[in-house]
Amino acid sequence: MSRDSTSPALHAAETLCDEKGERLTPIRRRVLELVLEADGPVKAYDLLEALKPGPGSAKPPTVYRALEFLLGLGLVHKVEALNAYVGCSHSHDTGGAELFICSDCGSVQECHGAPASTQTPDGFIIERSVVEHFGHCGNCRS
Amino acid sequence: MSRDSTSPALHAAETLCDEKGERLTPIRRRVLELVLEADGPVKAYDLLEALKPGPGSAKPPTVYRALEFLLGLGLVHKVEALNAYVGCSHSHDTGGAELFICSDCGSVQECHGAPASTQTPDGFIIERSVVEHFGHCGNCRS
DNA sequence: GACTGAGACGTTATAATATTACACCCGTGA
DNA sequence: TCACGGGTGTAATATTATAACGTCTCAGTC
Repeated sequence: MSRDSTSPALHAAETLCDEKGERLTPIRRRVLELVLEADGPVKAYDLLEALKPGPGSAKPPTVYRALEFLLGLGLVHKVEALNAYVGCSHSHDTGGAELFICSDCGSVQECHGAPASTQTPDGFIIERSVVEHFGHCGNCRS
Repeated sequence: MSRDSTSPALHAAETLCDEKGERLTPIRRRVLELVLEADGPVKAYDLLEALKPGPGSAKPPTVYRALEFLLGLGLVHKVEALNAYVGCSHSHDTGGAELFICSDCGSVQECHGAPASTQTPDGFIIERSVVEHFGHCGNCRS
């Protein structure tokens, strides 16, 4: 229930899955909801807790499988330095985003257009980049 | 890489510690050696194994404490996306380096001069950046 | 309807990574 | 001497993640 209040991001996810022929199953959808609802990076085991209102169900593989799926579609990002996950509102390609994480309030802002590295080593071909900035956001500094 | 008994990096580390009034104890020195000798990122528990020729000694806190010390001095970097550690030959400030990790051979190259991010969110002040690029190095592509 | 193959999920166990808490030792300086 | 602090030893545990294998369901097919 409360499906009427589908967030735009959730709706975009459904559209994306349709396009790619992927299945946004209830579990995957629920995990995405939880990540999107959070106001900051979420830990896998917090998702796990949130996922088990009933008994028995929701073991680690459940949430990791859902996260893997969502990461693959670029619907969530992993914050490597925190071992945590954030929802992605842009639904861009999975390439990787540039994340700005406020150490005070925990909020995460996402920028796109990967910064061309000043100098790439001779012949190095980049496939995936992890770019995470930690600091203090404008709100927390004012 | 180098297996010299007195690598330049090790000597530089001693100098740095002298300057900063820090103590490069045998354990810390041994951990640094191990990280520098490795030809790629090293896992904490691999260090732990390498550290225990004798019985009893070398429990997790031992290696994590040494790593924390070395990270603090910028003598090693943590590869967040791998939960692994690499030696730093530059002995620059702890600010953070830009790492290029070859997925084929595991080698890590380090560049400096942090790439100005294309767009920093309004008012965001960056304190620490994690920049890790994964791909294929020139050697592995030729 | 029954068979089959693929994908998603359930379940158990365990691996891998990291930290907490407290005790001990040892050198320095009051 | 004594207290103190830094570094280390040790046990226990917390946190994060994966392996291995079984089951269920659904679509396509016979």
